[in-house]
Amino acid sequence: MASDLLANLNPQQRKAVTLPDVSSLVLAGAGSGKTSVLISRIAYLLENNMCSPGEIFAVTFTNKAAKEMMTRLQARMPLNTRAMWVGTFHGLCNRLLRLHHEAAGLPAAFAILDMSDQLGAIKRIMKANNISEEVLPARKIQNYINKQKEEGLRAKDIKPYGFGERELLRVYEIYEKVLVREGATDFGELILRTYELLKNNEPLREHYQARFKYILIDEFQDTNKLQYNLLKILGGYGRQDRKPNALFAVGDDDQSIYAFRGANVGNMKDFLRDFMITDPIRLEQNYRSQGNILDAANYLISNNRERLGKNLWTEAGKGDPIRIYKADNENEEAAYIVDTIKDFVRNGEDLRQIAILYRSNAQSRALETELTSRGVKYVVYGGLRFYDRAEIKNALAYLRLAENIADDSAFMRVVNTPARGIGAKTVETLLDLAKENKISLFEATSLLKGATANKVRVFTDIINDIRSKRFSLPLTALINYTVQRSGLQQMYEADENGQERLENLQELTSSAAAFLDQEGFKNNEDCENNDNLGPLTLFLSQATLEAGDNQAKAGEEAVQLMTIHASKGLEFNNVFITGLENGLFPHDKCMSEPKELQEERRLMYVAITRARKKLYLTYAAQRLLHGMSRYNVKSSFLDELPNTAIKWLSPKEDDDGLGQNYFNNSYSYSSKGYKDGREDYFQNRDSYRSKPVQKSENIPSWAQSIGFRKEEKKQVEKIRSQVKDNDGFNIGTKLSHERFGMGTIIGIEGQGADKKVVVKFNSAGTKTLLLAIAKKKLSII
DNA sequence: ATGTCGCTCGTTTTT
DNA sequence: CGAGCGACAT
Repeated sequence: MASDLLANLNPQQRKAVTLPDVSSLVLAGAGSGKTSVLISRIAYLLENNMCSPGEIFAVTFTNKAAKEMMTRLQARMPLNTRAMWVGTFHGLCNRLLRLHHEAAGLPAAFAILDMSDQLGAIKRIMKANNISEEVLPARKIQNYINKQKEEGLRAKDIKPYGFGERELLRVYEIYEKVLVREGATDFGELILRTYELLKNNEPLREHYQARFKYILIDEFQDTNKLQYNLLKILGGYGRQDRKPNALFAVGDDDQSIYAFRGANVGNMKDFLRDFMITDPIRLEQNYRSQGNILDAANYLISNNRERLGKNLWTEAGKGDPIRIYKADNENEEAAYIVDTIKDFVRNGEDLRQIAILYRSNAQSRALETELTSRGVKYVVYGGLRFYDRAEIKNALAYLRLAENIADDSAFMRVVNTPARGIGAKTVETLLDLAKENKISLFEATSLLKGATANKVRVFTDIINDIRSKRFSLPLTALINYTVQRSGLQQMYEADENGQERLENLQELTSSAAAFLDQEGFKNNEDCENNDNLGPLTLFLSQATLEAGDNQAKAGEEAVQLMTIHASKGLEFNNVFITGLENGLFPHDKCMSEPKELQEERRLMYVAITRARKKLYLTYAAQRLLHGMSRYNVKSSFLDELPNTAIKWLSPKEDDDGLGQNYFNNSYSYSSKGYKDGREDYFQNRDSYRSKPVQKSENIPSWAQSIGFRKEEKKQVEKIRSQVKDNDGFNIGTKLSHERFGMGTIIGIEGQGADKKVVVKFNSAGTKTLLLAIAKKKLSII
């Protein structure tokens, strides 16, 4: 059977899978069969009795990856899934902390704050301590706290630089205390607590070091410092008295695109050094993309420095060239893409095999508009996730509070939802009482007096009621009861737009049922298989840790739209990478720092390597962004692709004006082969050319021709103020109309007695008014 | 307590 | 341009 397992592997893959009991790094290029290797490795360990399932600890980056791993393993062999620890860092840390909550200093039912809960908690702290949001935005503090935790630093470990950081640190300190009092954790806290638990608790450390003989890490380039330290401690790194565990790290430094949220590519080099690994295994044979696509990816990424080094190759042919298309604007870019998609469809291609990728979410709009109007089905990944929906969070907040009355985040969320007459004033009193007496908001309610106390009692009665039923009712019934008893049901029934929310709440019950089934619960007492945790506790933490997938609806045939970040790990026959313009991709904010530019380049590398067969790169000379039209120069990444692999589909050789040649001397259409690049596309479709380019009227051309930013906006305002006429009605003038209310002038037509103003009213829509007539009904504000 | 107005800001994001 | 939020009015 072992030979069976290895039959389909290439020599490098086989080497990785069959490694003995040692630590190793597998540099797995895009499309090199990384997931298969990881799964085969586990199967190999088990089939050769190198360890039991209970001795495996496998970390992935997303829940999706963890699930896929389990599914594929189970398809291969019968498994005790519960014994094997497979999951995300956060999921596994949560599991460990629940098991040892006492040792970790947490209540059994500790809450997990998601990002918005965390932000809310910080805002609450700021208010209580008179820290103005204007001086120190809550988001900044949140960022700061999370960064520190990712580095493994508690407030007490930090020596602040200057006043600014001292203030940040002060909030961090209070935040730590508040979380302890609330019996709550956050995402960073799950990891940090686990790390500290193992570090400070010798028996536990010994136990887990002895237990997890094989530690496997997927997407190792995405780990942060704290996570790496956790892996080291779990693996018994640095111990002289016994052999350390085997860490099997799989990753690709060229696909590290999450530095902005703490991922530290440096971990890969540190890992080689720390574990004295001299020969990382390179998986360089690519089974996904055609030659030209791979050539382009290799050529582009070779511009990055400090790579561990790797060159993808394929046995497949060169395939189609990568096509580059320049559009006049974002609408035409979309039109070109949809045209091409229609061609694919005519040739029988599956819509699911077509992906449109972009750097930032805002870019999907123009694409969606075009796809809709031309009747092409599409799915956008990365919208609002299930557990992020307000109605779901509300229902869960009731349950959270029932489970842990100290959970102030949950309290704040639902104390007046649905509205029951508990306003800002009451909440403020409660916050004061809670702060004074160092108790939770829920406990503080007992200190209220008079009519307010009675109003609040309605709420606390609900919570107590749900709380009293949380062990006796099965989870699904408990959720239904909560939705009823809380008044959420009635609230959404009364709301004419509440239908969908009610359906989502129904769905919450179904998802709980599915969850129980998946976890193997038969009834509430049936906890032995689940580390003795109750279903509600498990369900609530999974709700936060798996905010819900953004997958396309199963079976639905649709073009796939997503950011490049979201596309990591996926593959498609046909890929469009859009918005290849300097400022957009690479993004403005990443162009000055070489480090950030390199991350942008890796992002481009990820995007390119998503494609199996056909790859289209598009950009628009003009793009409407933030309601402002701006001219763009094509992305410098386009200059980093090998001529042999690309084909320019440029409709015209010299239509750039100020654009390309002026700003980018390395650019030349002819050298990129415009002539042979003219495909039949342009013979049939000059219509795009004839479409008038919509220029933004109010901006001087000099300002349009360069990236149009805030500083320039001010100058434009100045110039405009010099040329406006003196009757006071100009573009931008705010006015009020007797009948139509408030509005802003967005256009001027005619002059003198014929002068008309186009006014966009705040509620009455846009109207064109003849000034001579309308004047008496108008007043300038 | 709730709704409306107007200002600001605008990469990527999983857990 | 448009989401989100805080200030202000009803």
